[in-house]
Parts: sequence; structure tokens; C-alpha cells
Amino acid sequence: MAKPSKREQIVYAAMDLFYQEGFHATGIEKIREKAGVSKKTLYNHFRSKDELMLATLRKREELFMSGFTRKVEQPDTSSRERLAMVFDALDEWFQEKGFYGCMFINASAEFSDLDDPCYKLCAEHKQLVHDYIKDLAEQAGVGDPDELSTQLNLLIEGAIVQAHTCNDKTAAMRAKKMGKVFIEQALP
Amino acid sequence: MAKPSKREQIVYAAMDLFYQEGFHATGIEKIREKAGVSKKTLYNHFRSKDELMLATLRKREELFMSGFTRKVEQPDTSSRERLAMVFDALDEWFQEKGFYGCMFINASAEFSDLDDPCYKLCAEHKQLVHDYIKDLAEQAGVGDPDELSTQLNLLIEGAIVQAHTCNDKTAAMRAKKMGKVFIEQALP
DNA sequence: CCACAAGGAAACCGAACGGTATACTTTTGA
DNA sequence: TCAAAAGTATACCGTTCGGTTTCCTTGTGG
Repeated sequence: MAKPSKREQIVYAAMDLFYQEGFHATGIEKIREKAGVSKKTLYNHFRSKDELMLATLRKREELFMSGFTRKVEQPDTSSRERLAMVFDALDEWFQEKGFYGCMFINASAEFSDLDDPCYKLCAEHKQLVHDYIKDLAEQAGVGDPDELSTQLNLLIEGAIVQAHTCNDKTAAMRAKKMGKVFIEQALP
Repeated sequence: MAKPSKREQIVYAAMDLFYQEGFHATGIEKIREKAGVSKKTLYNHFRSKDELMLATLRKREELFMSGFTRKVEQPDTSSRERLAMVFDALDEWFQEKGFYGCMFINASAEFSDLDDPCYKLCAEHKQLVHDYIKDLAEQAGVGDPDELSTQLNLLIEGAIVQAHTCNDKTAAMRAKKMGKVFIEQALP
């Protein structure tokens, strides 16, 4: 694989640290060290810590969505099946060693102001996931795809919190079982 | 009402600030100022910021549970009805001006280490809520009260996240509608 | 080949952090 | 009543923060 650019090194280091230890708790010096670059290089690529946080969240969004859709869109599966497989994708995620909840939920815990750029990005992320599942529902022929997507997303968020805050790694399968009720209700 | 002790003043000020702006982002000086006490008094009552955080979370737990149970346990309601009223209590909470999500979810976003005392306290809180709803389910005659409580709690967490991160204040009523499905399933 | 951008190491900046110490005033209970 | 306890105000401590600057080295493309 091609060696990553300095910018990528920085973003990936920041992502790990922000995710595991939080945004305010992570200092620039720590990121610089983990990225293996000089402070000057870091500030050549990002004007401030705030800008780096935003770039990191955008990268996270990109990585999450590509991984998520790849797991959901297994070959030879119907859209209806894929609606339920959303929870299998979650389950895979929860079992990972470095699972510390949803980075966007975590970020919006630290940046609660509605006008904060980080908070806005978190809301955008949730909207993108909603739109994706809504599309799946639409393709499956659901009558009110928006409602089903909102319901399934509520289950997703609930599962993430139980997996993280309660350290309950079975939450995804519980949510799947619950989700199936609403999928069947919407697609009799 | 009796005037609050210095200790209470400090804890309430800390609660507001930690809740709205986060734990790492809130400095001792800000808490001291809001509480209207001197720094010495603050450190007479709490050995460190960490100790104050823990005391604050414990107070929050106490306030949350007393308010929550009060809202749920309306007179002349059956345990079955109370199971659904959990979501009405949530709804009231979401409509409050100063709603910034669940303080314990927010805290565990900042303290992800399983051994961290704050994280442990968050997990304990979730366990207490689980036990309370489990008791309600048991009194209602549910066959597997533990399972129903876990399901309803998943809906609760999901609603909280949607209400906060997505700024969707209708989440509680959505969760209620979804919860009723499982309540009816458990109590035919 | 070499000019010029990019990177590295480290000193440095002012501000804010958590926490302590000092000196004085107020509250309060036996 | 009066000394101990608790409070205030403020200066202070070392550390860390986000961010800048300086000087030197290392690519790298025309």
C-alpha cells in the first residue's frame, strides 16, 4: 500500500486519540508524537486544533460509511435482508478491540452547543446514516421508509450506547431482534 | 426552602457546567465562580477535581432517579401502564430547556477506560435504571422481566441519543410507540 | 544541478490549568 | 463570650495547553 501522506498520518493519529481519550483530553503534542511529525508540519496542514477535529470527524464519517455499506451490501441479498444486516454490521463493530462507542455521539457529548461546528457535523452524520437506511427501505418497498429508518436508527443508537456505556456486547443482536419486528410490520 | 450548604452550592454549580460544557472543558475556577465560593472552600470539601466529578455524578444519579420514579409512579396506574409511562417521563425531560443528553452517556464518552471511576459510575447508573424497570415489569407479571427491561432500556438510550445528537424532540414518543410493541408482546 | 518548498528539532510565548499558601474575616457552638 | 472552625480574597506554584518562531536538513521537480 502506498505510504500515507503527512496529512493522513496526522488525521489517523488524531482519530485514534480523539476516539479513545476524547477531544478536550487530547493535546496537540500527543497527536504530533503519535503521528510522528513535527509541530510545524501539523500546523502547516491544519490551522488549529478545531480545524483538525473537524477534518478528523469528516474522515471518520467517510471511513464509517464505506465500511458500513460494505458490510451491509453483501452479494445476493435483498434490500429487505440488508435492512436486518445493518445490525450484523453493528455487531462486528462492537466486537472490535478498540470499540469506544460512536465517535459522533461522543463528540456531541463534548460539544453540545447547537451552533458548534463539531456538533453540526455529528448531526449531519446521523442524517447520512438515516438517509442510507431510508434508501434501503425504499428499495425494499416499504410504505413509509422515513419512519422505518428513524425507528431502526433509534435501535442503532440504543445498541451503541448499551454496548459502550453498559459494556454489553450483545446489544446489536438484541436490536436486530427488535428491529425485525418493525421490518416485518412495514413489509408484511 | 433551607439555604443550601456550601458543599451543595459547589455540586450544583459543577453539575450545570459539567453537563452543559463537559468535564474536561470545565475548569475549577469556573465552578468556583458559579458556586460563589472561594477556592479554599471548594478544596476543603473536595480533595480534587476528580473527587468533585464523582460527587457530582452521584448527586445527578440521585436527582435523576427521584425525578424519574416520581413521574412514572402516577397515582392509580398499574405497573403495566407505568412501563409505558417511562417514555412520557423521557418526553418531559427532552422538552426541558437545558437538555443536553444523558449526563452519564456524556461522561462515559469522556472517560472510556473501563477502570475509570467515572465510567464505572455511569455503568452503575444504567444498571440502576435497568433494575427499576425490571421491577416494574416483574410487578406487572412479565415472564422475563430482565429481557423486557433490557429492551426498553435500549429504546430509552436510543431516544436520548436521537433527542440530543439529532436534536429530535419527538424521539420519546417514537420510543413509546415502539416500546408498546414489546410490552404487549410480554403481556398478552 | 540547484532553487525552493516541505519537514524536523527545539526553544519559546502567553494563557489557562489544577492545586496550594497566606492573611484576614465571619460564623458558630459549648 | 470567645476560641475554633469555616469562609473569603488573592497571590502564587509548577505544569500543560494551543500555537509561533527560529534555524537547519531533506527531498524533489524543472
